[in-house]
Amino acid sequence: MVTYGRVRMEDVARQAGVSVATVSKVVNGRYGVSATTTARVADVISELGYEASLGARSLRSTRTGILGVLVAEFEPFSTELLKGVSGAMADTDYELMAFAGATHGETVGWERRSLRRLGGTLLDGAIVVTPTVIEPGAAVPVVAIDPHTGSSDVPTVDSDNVGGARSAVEHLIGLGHTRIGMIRGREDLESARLREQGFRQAMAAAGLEVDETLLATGSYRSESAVAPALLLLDRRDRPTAVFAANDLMAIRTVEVARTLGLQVPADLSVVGFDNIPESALAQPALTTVAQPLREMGRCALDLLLSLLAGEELAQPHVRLDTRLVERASTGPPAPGRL
Amino acid sequence: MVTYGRVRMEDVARQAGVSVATVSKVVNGRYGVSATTTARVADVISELGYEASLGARSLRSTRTGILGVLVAEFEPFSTELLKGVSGAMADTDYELMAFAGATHGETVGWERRSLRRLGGTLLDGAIVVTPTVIEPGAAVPVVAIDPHTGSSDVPTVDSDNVGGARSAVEHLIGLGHTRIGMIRGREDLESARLREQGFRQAMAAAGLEVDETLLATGSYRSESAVAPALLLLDRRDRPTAVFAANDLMAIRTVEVARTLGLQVPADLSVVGFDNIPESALAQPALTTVAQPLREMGRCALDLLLSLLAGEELAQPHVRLDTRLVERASTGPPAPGRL
DNA sequence: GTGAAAGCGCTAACAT
DNA sequence: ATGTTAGCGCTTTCAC
Repeated sequence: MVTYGRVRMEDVARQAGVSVATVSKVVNGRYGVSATTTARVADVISELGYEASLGARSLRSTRTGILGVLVAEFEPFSTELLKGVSGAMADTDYELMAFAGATHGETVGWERRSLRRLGGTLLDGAIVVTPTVIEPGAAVPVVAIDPHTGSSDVPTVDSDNVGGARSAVEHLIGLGHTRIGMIRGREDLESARLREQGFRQAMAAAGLEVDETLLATGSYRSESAVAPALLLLDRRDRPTAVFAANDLMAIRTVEVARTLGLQVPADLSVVGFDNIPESALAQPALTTVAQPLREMGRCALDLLLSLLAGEELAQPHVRLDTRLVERASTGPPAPGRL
Repeated sequence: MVTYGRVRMEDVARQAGVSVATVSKVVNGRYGVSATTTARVADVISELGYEASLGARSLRSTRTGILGVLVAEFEPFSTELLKGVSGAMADTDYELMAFAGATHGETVGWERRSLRRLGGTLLDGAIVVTPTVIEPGAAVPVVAIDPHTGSSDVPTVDSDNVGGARSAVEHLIGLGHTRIGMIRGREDLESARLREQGFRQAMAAAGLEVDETLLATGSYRSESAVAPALLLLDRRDRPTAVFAANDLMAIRTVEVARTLGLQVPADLSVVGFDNIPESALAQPALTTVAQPLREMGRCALDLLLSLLAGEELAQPHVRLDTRLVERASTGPPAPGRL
């Protein structure tokens, strides 16, 4: 007969006829409890279905065995990373908790808040995805994925943003585009800065001048692409191609183009960045720069585990390669508009 | 000057020259603190960057403002649901935590464990994804997505599994297949049972006999499809089409087929279930039955919010529609094998 | 080998 | 308006 509801250690203790201290020792496998008592307590524990409250336990003991992935919200980018971390977690002693910190519209500082609320007590370590502020010295080891601009001693994982962006724009140029716009990403993120840099490098290498009025800024969020896309596309001398700093904005740009009566890729080519699974589902399927998102998650976990093991990191900044994935959202510019 | 590291309420109290009780009142917006004191404490809080520890707070107060999504692991199915929940979360007062409970290989009972560890203290309520056991009466309100077989008073969200499966098999039959195999899902889940039922209904409706040796069982996990797929495909009288109970297994089945030298869909048609984003990325793109995963997540949250608001649920079991998505993994059977 | 007692950081009565 | 006090459920000395 299993009893449900909140079962406390005290309930187990009473039923087993021992003190809570003894139950605690059994639960945590400490020495100094007779085999008989251990067995009896274990029996009561499974009979009552007891599990120690994480909140209470975390308050008292330093180690909780839980690692956190701190994200602003659960969207395609962060969940891909999460899949990577989760998959790599199986080989470890840790468990995984993911926390969405920007649910109330905080666009900045959510990860600091999350880190302070969870770090030190609930979490033994954390992976922070696209942090908004530089946070030197948290209460627990931290690794950042797609970090904030500016130097910091936090170990990071990212991908070759410059090279990736360059390959995207080179692809457009190779198709014959010369009038190319860009929708930039969240200004505080290193990745956004680097993707713009790659864009400029590719243009320069091809001897093309960048029309600064063809650059607009979003925040990586889907809705944030609407205004910039309209800005770029709702004008007579619109570009024949747009490089959006991430897939979510690229997909939204295609939708905006459609509302403007533009066909993609006939009237407008669009390239994204990330290769979230949704990019393949988009209509038309999105040409994009693939980041190895799951591998980035795995990598971040490896770094964190090293940190937790007290090891010196050989490579505190890991950068992974990107790869252009050509799908259906890009093509040669319309002859008349070349 | 911001100080990092673990800042406790006591530190704030000392620096502001008040007691911790007063700080607590300020933090929680309780009445009975003068405007001057409130301002001074608030200043110190932001100066020190104080955030209350979730562990400590949850121990004392009943409400934490945090809802949990409890999953076995973060894979495409659960993360889609997570996206749905996360998106709907913005309109609420709650924050979202996701917890992977089966990281140490527990295939059964992980959600009971998670619920006991987190429920009652850390979480105000929880959404449990594909639970393995029936859990009447947890410490907090609970909603299940894709529930366990067997009646239970836990409110649930699922989709039209029977109808979806039927449409998948009807699609195969419509293409001319008569020898159709199935890889079933996790036996303890209602959805697996219902999908098999849909399979049988469609076969019966078409006057086709089900060859029981063409039914094998997986667990919804990708690897679990390898043995069943080999069982079905590595024989002379193999089926010309296979309906896999979910996309992960369907995609793996295509891979197994390929290792056997079979072309999909020329030699073998494969249909999945779920329409996880990965199904569109598969080679060939997978024909599948779409569940409205994000909407299911939203729905589950709605139910949970009603429960938390103490409302009586008009609809404790929500069932959403499915839809067949025809892609490239299905086609007519090879003429010679009809 | 076992239990009593202190305390983790916080909240909530209850005094003052 | 503020502080004192008593826990929340657990772990951890330290007595016995």
